[in-house]
Amino acid sequence: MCYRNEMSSKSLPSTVRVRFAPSPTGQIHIGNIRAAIFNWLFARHHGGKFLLRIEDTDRERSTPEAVQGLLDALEWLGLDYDEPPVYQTDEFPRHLEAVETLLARGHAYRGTKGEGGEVVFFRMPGEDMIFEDAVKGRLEKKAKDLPDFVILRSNGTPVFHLANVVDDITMGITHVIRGDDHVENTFRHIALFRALGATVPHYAHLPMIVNAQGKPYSKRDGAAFVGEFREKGYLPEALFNYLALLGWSPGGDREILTRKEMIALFDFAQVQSSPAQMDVRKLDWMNAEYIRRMPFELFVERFQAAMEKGGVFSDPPDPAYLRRVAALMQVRTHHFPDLPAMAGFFFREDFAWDEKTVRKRLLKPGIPDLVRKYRNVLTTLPRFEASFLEEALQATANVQGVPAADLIHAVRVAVSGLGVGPGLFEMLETLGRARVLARLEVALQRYGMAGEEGAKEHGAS
RNA sequence: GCGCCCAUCGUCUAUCGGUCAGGACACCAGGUUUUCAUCCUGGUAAGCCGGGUUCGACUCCCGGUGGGCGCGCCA
Repeated sequence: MCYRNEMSSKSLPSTVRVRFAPSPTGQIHIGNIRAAIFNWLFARHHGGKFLLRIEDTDRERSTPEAVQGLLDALEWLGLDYDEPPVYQTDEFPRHLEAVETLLARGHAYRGTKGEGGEVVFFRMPGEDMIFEDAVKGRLEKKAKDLPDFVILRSNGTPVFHLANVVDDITMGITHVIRGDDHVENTFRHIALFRALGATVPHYAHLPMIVNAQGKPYSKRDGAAFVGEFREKGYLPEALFNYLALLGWSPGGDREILTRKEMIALFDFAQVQSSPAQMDVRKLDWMNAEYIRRMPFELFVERFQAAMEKGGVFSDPPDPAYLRRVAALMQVRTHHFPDLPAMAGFFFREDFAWDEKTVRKRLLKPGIPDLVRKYRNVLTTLPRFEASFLEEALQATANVQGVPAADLIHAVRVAVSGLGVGPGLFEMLETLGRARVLARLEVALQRYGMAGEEGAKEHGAS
């Protein structure tokens, strides 16, 4: 037997029907969600249907929370399905019906195995089998390696293979796209489709996602569940893009693609058949890239949300001020959850002092004095704008014969508590004269007296 | 143990018998930014090993090695 697979064809009829069939027994693993992404991309590419089947027959481990988590994850990633989800437990009668059919046609027989009671076995055709996998190519198996197997347990419930195939028939699935770990099962599934008189679907088995040791990627290797990436502040678009490219190459030298582009380019001919290693650093780069390319208005929204989540605001922020700060932060944001620590000082006076930077930049001979002089100049600066602020600073430093950089760094830490951040002058302009003057005063009070050698212990309290 | 599958820079990959083996991430160096980030330049870095086939192999074949998956009354 041989079943040709035409999944790489560019011109499939618009009757393509694929499904994502997870078991709701916990959080959704990224390997799993990638299978969903590939199914979705394939369906959208061919104008077909992407369906969802929840394989909740494992009553012990399936929970309503897990089902909800699953639906949330799909929504978050924008993996919309075209028909109401099918719950496998609802299909139970059909499974039993199929068993009867197989029994009646002689494709199945009753028997016993091990200690248990009577079960129903499926009778394999007893011949060598071959099928064409869209990513792995021609796969074959000798008849002797394809033994009969149980399809109905002694307690009367169907096993995975039977339920899976029956549901695929019921749902009219034309292409089965799933994880590599199901490759060997495919021979059994094909035999079942045949025995039930159904059309055998096309198959595509996706390579696994592995860790640095080449072992299946798990929680021990870092974030492994969709929910974790979401909590860590990754954008769904970035995770989607990264996962789509893990094992698939859109051709050319493309890395960042819109969904539309991915849909247009998706093809199993370009899917790798060897395992892919998860590289969080590239995901991080991609996430930052998506943040940089994000429309400013959207960034402002997300920025505000992240700051709120970090408990930064004591009062609702002034919209205009918020936007000005956001404009300074967008290009240097890698993860939204980092923002409260990076930009919290823009919104509250009780920001943390990075003592190491304070010692390095502020607690040096003559520097507090210099900061004091600059502060005095600022009180009368005609316009509190970047260019004026810079000119004034240069002048102040020059007069004292000190490198401007020394004063810049000192002022930065004095007004923000940090050693890094946006350009100093635009930062000062954004903060505004009142805040800057007040903060410089506070810093001088706090650290100013420790400006001379031997007085450092006063500083870091 | 048996069976099936896989193998290009550290990582993701391009290549589909003839390329200086290309790109991206990461890393290193330089420039811009007086910080960080961004941005721009440049650089280091790969065909698992051994046989064939061929005028010519990363590409095809065989063997080896390494790795993965499967072999449930789990899914």
